[in-house]
Order: sequence, then C-alpha cells, then structure tokens
Amino acid sequence: MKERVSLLGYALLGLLNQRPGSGYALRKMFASTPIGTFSDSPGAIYPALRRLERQGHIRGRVAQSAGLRRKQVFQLTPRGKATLREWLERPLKREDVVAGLKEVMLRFAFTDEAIGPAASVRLLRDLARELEAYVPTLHTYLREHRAAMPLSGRLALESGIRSYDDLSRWAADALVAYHASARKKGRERRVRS
Amino acid sequence: MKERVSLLGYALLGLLNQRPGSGYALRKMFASTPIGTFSDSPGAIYPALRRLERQGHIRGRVAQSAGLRRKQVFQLTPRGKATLREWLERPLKREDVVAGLKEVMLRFAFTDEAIGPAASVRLLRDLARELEAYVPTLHTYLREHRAAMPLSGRLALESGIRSYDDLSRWAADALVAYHASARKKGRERRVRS
DNA sequence: TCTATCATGTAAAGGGTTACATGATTCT
DNA sequence: AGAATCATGTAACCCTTTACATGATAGA
Repeated sequence: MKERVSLLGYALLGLLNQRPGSGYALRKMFASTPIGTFSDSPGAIYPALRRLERQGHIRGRVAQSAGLRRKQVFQLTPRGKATLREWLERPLKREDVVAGLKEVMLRFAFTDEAIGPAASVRLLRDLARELEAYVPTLHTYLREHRAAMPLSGRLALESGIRSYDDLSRWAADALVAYHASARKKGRERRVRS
Repeated sequence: MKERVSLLGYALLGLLNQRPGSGYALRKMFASTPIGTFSDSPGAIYPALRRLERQGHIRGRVAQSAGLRRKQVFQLTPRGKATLREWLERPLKREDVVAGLKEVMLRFAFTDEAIGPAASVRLLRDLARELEAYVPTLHTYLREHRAAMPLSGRLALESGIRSYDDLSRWAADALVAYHASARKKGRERRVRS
C-alpha cells in the first residue's frame, strides 16, 4: 500500500485531473506543450498509466468513438485525487529547491485548478522563503571560491545564481498577480450581488 | 565498443580531468559544491566509476596513504580524455536546450579547462543561437493559449520563459567576459615580452 | 494505394535510488 | 570507549530509454 508515484506519475495525475483523456492525448500534451519536459514515448507513458491504475489512482474505461480502435479514457478516482492533493500540499523543503525546480514548477502549475488559489499562494510563499535561505549560500560559495575557479566554472555558477535570483523575483510578481486576481474576483462578486 | 556514457559518467570524467581523485572525493564534491545536482550516494558513484573503468575511460590505482583503508585514485586515460572532448565539442542541438539546461551548463563548466576558451566561446554562441530560435516559440504559445490557461499554469509558463530570457542575457554577458579575459591575456603577454 | 495520424502496447537493457553492510582511523 | 569521518561496496527495486510491433482510419 505504500507504493510510490514517480514524477511522471504525478504529471499524469495532474493532467488527468484537469481533463480525463487517453494515453495518446497525454502523449500529445507532452509533445506539444511546454508544461514540463517529459518523454512522450509510449514506453514511458503506458506502463505509468497501468501502474497508476493498479494502485487505484486512475480508472480507465473503453470509449470506442466512431469505430476507431479501442481507446481508453482515464480519469482520477477519489484515491487518485487524494494522492494528487497530498503531493500538491506537501510542505516545500530545502531539498526541493536545491534538487531542481522542475518538480516545484510542475506542482505549482497544477495547484490552482486542483485545490484552489490559497494553496498556490502558500506554495509561492514557501518557495520565496526557501530561496531566500538558499541563494545566500550560493553567493557565499562564489565569494569564497571565486579566485580559484576557472572562468567557465565561475560563469556557470553565476548563471545558476542568476536564475535563482530571477526566480525569487518571479515568485514575488506571481504573488502580486494572485492578489490582483483575488481582488478582481472580489469586485465581480460584489457587482453581481 | 559503442557503449554509452551517462550524464553522471560525464560529470565524473570532467571532475577527474580537473584533478584525479577517489570515489569518496568525488562524492564530497557533489555534496559540497553547487556544480550541478548529482546524487552523492555511493550506490550511484561507485558503479559508475567501475563502468567507466571497464570501458577504459579511467584507470584507478590503489594509494594507501598512511595506513588508511585502500583508496583508489582515478584518472583519465587517453581514451577517457577523447570521450570527454567529444562530449564537450558535440554541436549543440535544439533538443539540448529544450530538454533542460543541466547538461549544457555542466558541459560549459568543464569546457574551458578541458579544451580551452575557444570551445567555451563556441558553446556560448551556439547556446545564444538556439535560445534565439526557441524562446519565440514559447512566447507564441503563451500568446495563443494565455486566455485559456489557469492562472497558475500561465505563471509557471511565464517563469520558464523568463528563465530562458535571462539565460540569453547571461550568455551575452559571458561572451563579453570571455573577450575581456582574452584581451587581458593579450596585454599581459605583450607586457612580459 | 500509400502515407499520415490515431492508438496501444511489449521486451530488453541500463542506470539511479534506497537501504544495508563493512572496516579503519582520528578525535573527544 | 564511542562518535565522527574516511572509504568502498552490494542488492533489490523501479523507472526510463530505445526499439520493435500492431492495427485502424482518413485523406492524397
């Protein structure tokens, strides 16, 4: 029962939560949208879908639309929704930021639709907090090793630092966007009433 | 003979090229420097070292320094150097940029010391070119889908776009830094003579 | 009829993660 | 004596990659 879900698995859960679809539709999604960088190979997706189904996170039903080959449309079960929610709500830790932002950004992309803007705001705040703690350590490392580093190594590190700095700024902007969106919704509600 | 080298393998080759060391030293390197995000677990590094050794890319020799436990110090063989060089000189393709910058930045970090600044400059130029081709497609996608995207999805995409834009700027700055460094070297040479 | 697209799968191989295991030395 | 650090490894499991395979329908 303790079976884990891979990052690809969560990506599939998130997409299927937005709208049920076939394995083929999911592959097209990966191939055509810049949502994240996942392989669109059948050898990754179909086994992943079967794992999720075996674990009870999704359920597929055959939909033979107009005499086409059998096509399975998958959707989340209550259990799958709970699993997705648990992942999205998981407190953000330092390692999540250090180990690469791919997973963090994927979580963020799904959060709003899946569990609402309050969770998105929380994630943004957590991200800003972790970045504030982490980025200075990079600056310190650079300051202390700058002289001993080859030029390309130093520049590569500076690139990493810059991208984290930029992400900090993005997080701040995104929080502003969320507040603006909340205010707008509030106004609309008042106008309608 | 067509055996492949994983990204971790190239990272090990690059580090060992800078200075020969033991598996333990490499682990410390991964754990303590922000060079890239690799696992410092023995279960990844020792098997990878053995693979590289089996393929003839590195050679380890036992150095029992002051009665410690046997410690193997690895260094590149000529073949390993050739393999590293081939990887570093490989022309940068669109996919390399789309699939994540981790590998590109790792290559860049090693290039200067391994094969000289001219190759670093070439890599930077290739990177700038690919980014110039790729980033507009992201902007186009955003423009066309903006209205239909949930707020968090849109913001996540914007974050990706911003980070690519920033990387473009970094590449331009890095080129300037290389030219400055080349000029400085030139001056020093003239002064000495 | 042939090609592109829709649609789903399997098999083998390689490699990373996690957990476990061992043993020596140095410092407290 | 015990803890921390140096130092190297193994085994099971899972996932991804790559390559191969099949079959139907729609349009040129």
